[in-house]
Amino acid sequence: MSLNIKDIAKLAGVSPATVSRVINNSGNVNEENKERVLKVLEETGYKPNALARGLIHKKTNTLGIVVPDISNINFSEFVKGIENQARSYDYNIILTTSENNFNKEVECFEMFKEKRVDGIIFSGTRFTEKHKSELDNSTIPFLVFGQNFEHEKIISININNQKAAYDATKLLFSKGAKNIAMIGGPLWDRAAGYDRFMGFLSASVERGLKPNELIYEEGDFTIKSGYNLMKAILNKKKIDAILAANDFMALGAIKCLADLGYSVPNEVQVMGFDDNIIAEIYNPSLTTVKINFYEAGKIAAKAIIDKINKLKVDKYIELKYELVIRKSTI
Amino acid sequence: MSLNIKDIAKLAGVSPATVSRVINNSGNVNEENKERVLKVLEETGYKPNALARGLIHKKTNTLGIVVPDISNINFSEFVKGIENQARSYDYNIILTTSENNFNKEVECFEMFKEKRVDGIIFSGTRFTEKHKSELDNSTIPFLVFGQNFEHEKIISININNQKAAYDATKLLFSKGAKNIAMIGGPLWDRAAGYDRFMGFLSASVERGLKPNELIYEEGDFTIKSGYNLMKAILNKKKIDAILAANDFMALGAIKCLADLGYSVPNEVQVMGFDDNIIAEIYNPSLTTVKINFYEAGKIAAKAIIDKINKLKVDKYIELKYELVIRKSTI
DNA sequence: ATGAAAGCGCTAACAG
DNA sequence: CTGTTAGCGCTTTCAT
Repeated sequence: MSLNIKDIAKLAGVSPATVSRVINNSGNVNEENKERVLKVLEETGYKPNALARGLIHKKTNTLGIVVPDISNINFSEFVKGIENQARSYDYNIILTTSENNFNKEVECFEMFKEKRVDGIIFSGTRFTEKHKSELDNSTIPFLVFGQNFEHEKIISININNQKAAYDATKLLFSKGAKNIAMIGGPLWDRAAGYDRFMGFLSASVERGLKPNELIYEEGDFTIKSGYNLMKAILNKKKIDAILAANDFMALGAIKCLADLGYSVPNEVQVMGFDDNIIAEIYNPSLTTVKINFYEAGKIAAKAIIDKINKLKVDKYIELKYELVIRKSTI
Repeated sequence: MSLNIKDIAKLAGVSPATVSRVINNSGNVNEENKERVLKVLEETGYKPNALARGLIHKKTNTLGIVVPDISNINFSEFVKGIENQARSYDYNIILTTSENNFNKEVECFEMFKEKRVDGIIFSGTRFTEKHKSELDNSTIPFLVFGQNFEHEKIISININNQKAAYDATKLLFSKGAKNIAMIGGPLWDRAAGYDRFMGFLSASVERGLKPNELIYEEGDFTIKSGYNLMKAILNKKKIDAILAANDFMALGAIKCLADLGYSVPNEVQVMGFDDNIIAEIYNPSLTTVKINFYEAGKIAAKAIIDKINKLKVDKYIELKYELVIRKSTI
């Protein structure tokens, strides 16, 4: 079917080794032979078989990526950043999605092992025994985005969620809020759930509130859960501000407030997390903690490629975040 | 470093061939030997090298994907569909993004050739001579989403854009619109630009309008262009409805109308295309032509895999669409 | 039922 | 400067 290096060698009247030398610019080749080979290469449109090359070099120039859901804008921005950066280093990515299913995640790691990817970038919420043993038995560089899992082999990249939530809460207080409720993520999610809650808690306590007075509802990061929890809170307490653990829940909360006739931000201020593209164009636009997922992807790809190339890479890379103030707060 | 089949063979006290037989369930293996091999496999966590296998079988179980922008929700849904379907057939995907840059697209095709992907799914707007020659010289099954390029080797999958735009325009007329303007895409985009415009034109003409009376502005599918073109139209003509060639431009138009004090839908009705996640949650929610990108991805993956397996696959697969009526129309 | 050996397409070491 | 050879890790005849 498709030509191999022997065919090219025959056509050019040289040995396969010479063709290889021309293709890889390795070793010296007589100018005349070089021309001939180049010509045949051009005419035939020959492309060297990356599998054979990979076999020899034990290198595939491929990164394995696992994200929970590529249709979530945060992750698609993240993957976009990875892909762009990777390409600039001549790497490609095998993309998989896990829906946060632990078994699927582990299956992906095994597939990556078979396909001999050079590095893995993982975004997930849990680090089970299976994950651990997978990592223990692997020599493939491994990077985790968005969590701070404990494992010697893991490079982590993340924002300081606790500090970010603390800053966000303080912002709401500074804008006159007295009764802030939080619509958070599941607490077993140590980063976007637990840490963001802890930031909210510490800012509230600093303000003089008792931990058991805090109004907190645990959601699942969906618009719907934001909507429903907002409703639940309004039925119970009088509040004047909401901190949501992500933008989707914040948007759900705003929608609920609008449906029930509350004015945002005059009666209730709302703040989100992430700075989803929708945050800016929604009506009212959403005040939020901006995380640059695209940039995070670029940094992640750079870090894992550096690691692959045996360069020194920090075990923990802290990402910047930024409070973006829009119309959903005063 | 990592173990190979010889190591496993040694550990189990059999030959590599026997290990291979156990792994692939090919040929007969004595029950006792099988057990021993299985045990070693288990203990070592051995994973066969997919490169070596691919070399022999001339098959990688990998699909190459090119989309313009993975952070665009339409494409991320599409890719999600591909990935899910592909995985169920034991295929993985190499994802690349092109930003609609022709050179990048062609580079991706060449890379796919080197990495010996089994099939390619391409989403782009132009089919240049380079694209053509790339395809002419390739034996890799090739599928195009969202365009109807002319080439014997291409499997196309798309909605009937002209008919969809025709239906959308008629819907606006049926809701009492008298002066509909269209904010379209670039006409050189034969599908989302040209065909959608033609549908608008034919419905308008059918209604008794002269083609040269039509109000049409050419945008680039961004929120910003929707906003700016809306403003331009309002400065020139009195209109009571807008058909946009995608949801982003429709959202930009609504935003502009709101900024200028027009009521949507009472003074101006707005209709989009695609049914972006934002269409539903925007305020007002957007009437639009729904395209199921996730489903499209599943269908595309199934089609290309069928083609890889030499099954009969239609050269053109027409996708369904659906008018979704929300609050931006009466 | 099992092992030896050849070979997938390429590169690298070694002669010449 | 160039060709021959061995071998990356696996599968698959072909003998036994």
